[in-house]
Amino acid sequence: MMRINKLTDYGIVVMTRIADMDQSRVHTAREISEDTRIPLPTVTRLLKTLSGNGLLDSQRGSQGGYSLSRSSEDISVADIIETFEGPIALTECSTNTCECSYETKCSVEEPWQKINDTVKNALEGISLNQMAGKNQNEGLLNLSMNYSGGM
Amino acid sequence: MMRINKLTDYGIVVMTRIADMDQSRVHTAREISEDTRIPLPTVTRLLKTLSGNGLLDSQRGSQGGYSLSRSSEDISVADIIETFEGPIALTECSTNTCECSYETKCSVEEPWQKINDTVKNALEGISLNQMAGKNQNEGLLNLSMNYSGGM
DNA sequence: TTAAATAGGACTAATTTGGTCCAAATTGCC
DNA sequence: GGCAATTTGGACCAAATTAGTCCTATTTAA
Repeated sequence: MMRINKLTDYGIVVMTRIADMDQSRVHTAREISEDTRIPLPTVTRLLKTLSGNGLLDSQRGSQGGYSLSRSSEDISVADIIETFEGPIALTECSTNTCECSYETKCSVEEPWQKINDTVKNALEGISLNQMAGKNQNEGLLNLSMNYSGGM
Repeated sequence: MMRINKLTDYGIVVMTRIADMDQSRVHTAREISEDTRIPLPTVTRLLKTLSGNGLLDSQRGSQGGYSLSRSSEDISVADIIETFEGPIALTECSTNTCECSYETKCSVEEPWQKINDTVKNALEGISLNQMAGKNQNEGLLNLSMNYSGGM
């Protein structure tokens, strides 16, 4: 049903949780697992992916753990989704390697690009900060897509 | 990668193709298969689904076939997607049956609703007419999401 | 040196998706 | 009335994707 993957969903939950935590120290996989009730092995993998893609900073060794790599205002839902699923593209057509040679010129290609940009804009417009409890739902109301076809 | 399903994609291609055809007569599965180069059994199934959900009218028997149930301006991309994938919902949270009891109150639920509405609006804003060759890309530029959080 | 962490990757099970096929019902035409 | 061309409905299997777990290596503080 045009869902994002479960792991991506979990990833957003985990990031949201970290954003809600004490920013002055790092947090271990175990701690986050207990908080979110997502099984430890899965949380471990999520954190590795998030850290590997630069959304989290990691500190190895004893007393190590994870922390946000930048302010929660500067991390968007799109960032997290792309970390787990790659570039946001609803169809093959939206990527640069459109294989649809049904006709001489695929007429749906260009509209799809627009649709995709719109969705992408929407997801880029939501920050982790807005997802987290802190300023819950503030700033979300003037989400204002402002899509003026300029790309 | 947060893709719509292949069958949904095909469904849009098929609908677009029909919108480009002579509206004064019906078109058979075979005809559409040959035009789009999508295998006949698959086209057959797509057409059944589209017809079952009211996007196409069907006429059985000899000389039968399919035709748009309403004007291509009145059919949106969202209509087609929902036909194949059900209600547009990026996460479980977006539906009414949110099972996430990670915390006393799931903080990501409300933001997800907003995100989802935005995506949905985007897809509802694109008509089949815009996808088809006719008025190709006209009207698409002022897509203007106009999401003012009013729901 | 040891314990507590992350890093990297392999592996399997579960689920979803794509694609095909068959038999039944309907309709126009000869 | 019978035949041929269609849609309808549903079952079925193969392929691909996803979810989840586990093992071993590396790093670091105490």
